[in-house]
Amino acid sequence: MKTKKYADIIDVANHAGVSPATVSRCFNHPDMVRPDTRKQIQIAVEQTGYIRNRAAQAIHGRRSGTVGLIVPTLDNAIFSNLIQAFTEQLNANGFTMLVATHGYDLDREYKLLRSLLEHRVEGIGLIGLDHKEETYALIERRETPSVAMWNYRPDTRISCVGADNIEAGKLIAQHILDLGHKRIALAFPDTHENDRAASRLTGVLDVLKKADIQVPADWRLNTTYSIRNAREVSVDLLSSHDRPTAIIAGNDVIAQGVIYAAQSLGMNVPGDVSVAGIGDFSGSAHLLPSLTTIKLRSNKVGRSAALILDELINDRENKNIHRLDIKVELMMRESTSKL
Amino acid sequence: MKTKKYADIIDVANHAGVSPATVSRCFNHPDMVRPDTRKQIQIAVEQTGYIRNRAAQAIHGRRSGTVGLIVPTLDNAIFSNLIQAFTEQLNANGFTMLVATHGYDLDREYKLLRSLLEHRVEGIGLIGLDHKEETYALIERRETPSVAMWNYRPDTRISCVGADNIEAGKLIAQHILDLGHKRIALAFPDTHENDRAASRLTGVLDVLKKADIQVPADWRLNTTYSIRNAREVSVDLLSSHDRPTAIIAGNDVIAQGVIYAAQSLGMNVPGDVSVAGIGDFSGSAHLLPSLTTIKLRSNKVGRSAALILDELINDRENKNIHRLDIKVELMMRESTSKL
DNA sequence: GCACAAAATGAAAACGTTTGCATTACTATT
DNA sequence: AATAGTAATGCAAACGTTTTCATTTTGTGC
Repeated sequence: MKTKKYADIIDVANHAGVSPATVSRCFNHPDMVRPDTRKQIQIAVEQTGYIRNRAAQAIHGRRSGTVGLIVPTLDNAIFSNLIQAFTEQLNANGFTMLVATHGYDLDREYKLLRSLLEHRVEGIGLIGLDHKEETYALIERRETPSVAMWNYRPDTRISCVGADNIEAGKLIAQHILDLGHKRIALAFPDTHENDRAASRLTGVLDVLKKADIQVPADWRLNTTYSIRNAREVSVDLLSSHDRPTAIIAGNDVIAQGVIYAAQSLGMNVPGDVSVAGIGDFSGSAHLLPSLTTIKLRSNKVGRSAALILDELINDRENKNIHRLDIKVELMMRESTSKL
Repeated sequence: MKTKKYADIIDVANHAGVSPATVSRCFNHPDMVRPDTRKQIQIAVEQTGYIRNRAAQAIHGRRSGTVGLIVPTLDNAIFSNLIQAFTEQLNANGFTMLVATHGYDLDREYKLLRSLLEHRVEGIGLIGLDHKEETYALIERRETPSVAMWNYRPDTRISCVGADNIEAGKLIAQHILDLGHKRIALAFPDTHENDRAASRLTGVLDVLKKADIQVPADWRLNTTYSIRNAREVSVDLLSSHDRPTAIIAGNDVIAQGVIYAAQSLGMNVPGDVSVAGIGDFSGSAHLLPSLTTIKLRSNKVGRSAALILDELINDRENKNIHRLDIKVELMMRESTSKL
């Protein structure tokens, strides 16, 4: 006696009194099978509890129906919007997401890429443009449709959609300068293996330098992407008598931490110190004071990236690299003011 | 001429001068092949750029190496900790995550479950205990190792690990009572198809009822999980002259919105109104005022859930249902005070 | 009814692995 | 040097589908 665990396509075929080929067609090309046959098969499927095996169909070079997504972390407000938008759009296009996180470790990213390719994902989504040579090489060798999200640059090796983070940095720095600030501190995360943060910092420093403004070494705070750490590292700076009149943060979470640090010291934002972020996270508009920041439209980035990937997958002949620059925008709110 | 696209196991075998069987063993049971043969194969793999095909191995009933995770949304601070912890632990155990989101739509959840099963995931992670009968039935029929995260109950149909949300509700309500409050308002999300929120609300109402405290209908605010919405809906309540002395929020994000509403009206928290949350999100301890809330230890939930799932997968004979109650804990902080 | 085209179905090969069994190559023991 | 025992390898079947090609069924116009 056979001790098979679950129904396969043959069981369904027998049940419905047709051949396996017909059952297969019923799933993949329904218009090729007569409506009443289809109904028979449908009944057989329900009776047997059949669930088709994607692995077995993927083996024929057919679509695996999955797309891989590799992100630094899920732990954070930073990417959640982006990921959600990306996932939703891809779901809408019939894909399932295979997600992996590397914790800002690019060696691990490469391994994850390999693992996703083993699963024969049809496309890959990545965050940022900083990747190992091996990573790029593997993508190119396998000609895997890929899109890098978050960062735009005109000269990338793979398709990208995102904001120009240098521009974002420039924009917020210029805003602070326009308000008349000269004593400016920065609160940024580690920029190692994090090109988004690096680009922003570059943009900021670029503008400040052009305006002949120096940022002393001890005014360049280093923090993780957490309210807690950002708050901790800025308390010292703010309680010093020789303190800045404005602080530019690497993102909105950091900015929020800085604001709390100031407020906990009894300072008024923006009266005593202006604080600006980058990102315009959900909620940033409704903080107290509402946060001046740079809007990055991560929803749009995620959605567009998914659409581009879908296109790349469905037209594999076309090897064009798509690049989409999602414009950044200054959101002037209450946390910054004239000097 | 063959126009094959990528190297398969046979190409590697030829390259290395061995049989495909040996190559296969080299991947799956390395100790069964001689070290020098292994080296030859290793070289051949690199030269041919071979990446093995999980689909083809999954077909043999072997491990697919994937685990499915179905969550309501990724868009939110609520689950990000949990998901990150769950993902990390499973990665550590050699699995890749297949993630899908249903946007709080349980019909869609069922469809996603089917789709994940088509991919032959070895286990399933779900959020909460509210699921369609079909969903439970399918899991049981296929005997798919599954674990529900976030909510603990002693009588569940599948394994679960999480907090007792009723207890969480009770705890925070009791705290508010202990502080002497009698005029208490609630700010909760829609509890439809959301058993976490429903349980919390149940716990809160239970304790209030026992203390003979009524919550007028217009003091039961309904809001989404967003700072913005929470802030909007609470402004009216707080600006009324007949206002509560304390507000219990369904989670920390909502609480934050309520606090901002109060502060934007010039009120002091907790001086004029006490505000409490549930969840103890990262950052909640560092808000201003720091938020009194119920700690749910989502990291631990995620990690434990992953471990349980791993166990369930590796010992499929054992059909026990694991249930883990992660104790909740009151975090008394600055946002609440004696009446 | 008949011839013919078109539509629906079936038979069997193929996909890229793994694995049970058979075979060959080593190692150690006498 | 022969033998037994073990370790390493190869052969071929199997896994659950899809797909090509051939065959049968259905429908159409006379």
